[in-house]
Amino acid sequence: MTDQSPLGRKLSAFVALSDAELAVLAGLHQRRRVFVAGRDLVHQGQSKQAAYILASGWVCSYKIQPDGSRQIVDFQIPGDFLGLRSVLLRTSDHSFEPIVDIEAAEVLASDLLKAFADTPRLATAIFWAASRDEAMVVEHLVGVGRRDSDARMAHFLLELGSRLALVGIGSKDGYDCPLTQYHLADALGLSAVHVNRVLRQLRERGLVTFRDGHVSFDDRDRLAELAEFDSTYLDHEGPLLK
Amino acid sequence: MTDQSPLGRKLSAFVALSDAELAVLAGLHQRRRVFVAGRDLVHQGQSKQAAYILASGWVCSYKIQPDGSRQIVDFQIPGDFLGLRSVLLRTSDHSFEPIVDIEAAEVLASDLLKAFADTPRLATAIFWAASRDEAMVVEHLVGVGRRDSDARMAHFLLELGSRLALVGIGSKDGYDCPLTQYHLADALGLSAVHVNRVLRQLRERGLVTFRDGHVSFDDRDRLAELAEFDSTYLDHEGPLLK
DNA sequence: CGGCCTCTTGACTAATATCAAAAATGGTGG
DNA sequence: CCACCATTTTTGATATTAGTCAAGAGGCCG
Repeated sequence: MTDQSPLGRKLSAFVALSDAELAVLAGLHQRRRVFVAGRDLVHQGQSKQAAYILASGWVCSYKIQPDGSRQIVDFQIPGDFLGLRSVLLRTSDHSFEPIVDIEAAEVLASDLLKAFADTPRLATAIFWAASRDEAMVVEHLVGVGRRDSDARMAHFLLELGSRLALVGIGSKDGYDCPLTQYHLADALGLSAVHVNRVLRQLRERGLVTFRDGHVSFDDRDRLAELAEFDSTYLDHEGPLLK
Repeated sequence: MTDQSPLGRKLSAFVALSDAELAVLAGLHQRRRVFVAGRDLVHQGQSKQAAYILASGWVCSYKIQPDGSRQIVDFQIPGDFLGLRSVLLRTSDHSFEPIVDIEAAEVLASDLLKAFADTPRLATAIFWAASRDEAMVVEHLVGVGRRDSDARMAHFLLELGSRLALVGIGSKDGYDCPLTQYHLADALGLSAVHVNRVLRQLRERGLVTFRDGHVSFDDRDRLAELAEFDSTYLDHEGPLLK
């Protein structure tokens, strides 16, 4: 099985999936839809019962504050679920914005539950992925609460690199990244102006360069040291279930 | 069924549980254990397969940064689970500290899974609770990222009040609270000194008084306004499943 | 060409941390 | 009951971080 979806690739890092299980997973990828950048795909109204698997492109999930500022909770990259929780529960407390044009597979609650029933190991793998997402939110909270702006940015860029590597995007040296400095500001709890300064400073220190939609790690080791980046919450280093 | 556990009370707000279901829930409360304040009940080693239901007392879950600072991710109050995620998965990424002496019921993975299988509605209710916990972490992230120290504190104290009310502790006017200002600082991403100043200022403005282990809402409406507190992510206002 | 993003920079300001130290508080052993 | 110790709360002075305001520069698109 060489040509996997990003989700298949990601889950395979958690659980060794059989061809049959991968086939069920592929079955969930019917119902492709395209969404254009910028227009929110909110999870309310009629599509309440569906989640999406992101096939290509980037999305962010965020909450708007009454004063107009927003906090980006997480970014979704290919292989990630959008709104998985709101399938099982009905709380859809935040919004989703496609950052670029995206392709996503709509997954109906019924299909998902059937897949869970038919292939419990697949269900386990998906629970794993969901749990990792939650761990990332926790790590994000720690970053915003306890890291200064440099370390926060460094940590963020490294984490994203690791996540992308897991789905086969980018390399050790860097990756393409469509985020604007406003996205970074909203995610990191900083002002856009300050984001710009932090990026410049990291670049001038020879640690990392973010320019023209591309992140280049100039000195990954020193960057990881500055960020105190420990990727154990992301790496489950090889399938845990065989 | 008058005399419920805090967990039973909380879940009943989500899902109307039958006597049989409440009985299964009560069955999970065997194996009472006591833990003393301050000594971490880490979720590693032999007890990897167990979670706890907190029966009395307060606990916090936190992560320590390499530089020694810590970020409290959440507080657990009676009726909350400790380490629910680490039963299903094996990642136990943060630590738990009992803030006062606590009583907790140990729940083995096998018992929990059996309960889920026997009483699916109970499983649904527990998923709901877990999802609410995640929503709280997200709200916490938003607070640390996008609220100034006053609003952060105000929001925190109000949220805690709502949570306590749900399990029948405290009243509209306030509640007993064993947290020190250091706990508040670690949770809110502030320094302890600043926490003190913020509390003084809120007290002097006649909004809320936190003193001698007791939180008193002096003017709940103005406090909620300052905090931009919207409790919809906590209130599911009455059972959703009948 | 003109408008709209995004990025960049400078000057100034506000929020919060840090350092230091004193007052309460609570528990403990004598 | 008292003296002592550790913890928690409180306050002041000062330092640092990051935000706000303002403005210009470069691209991209219609």
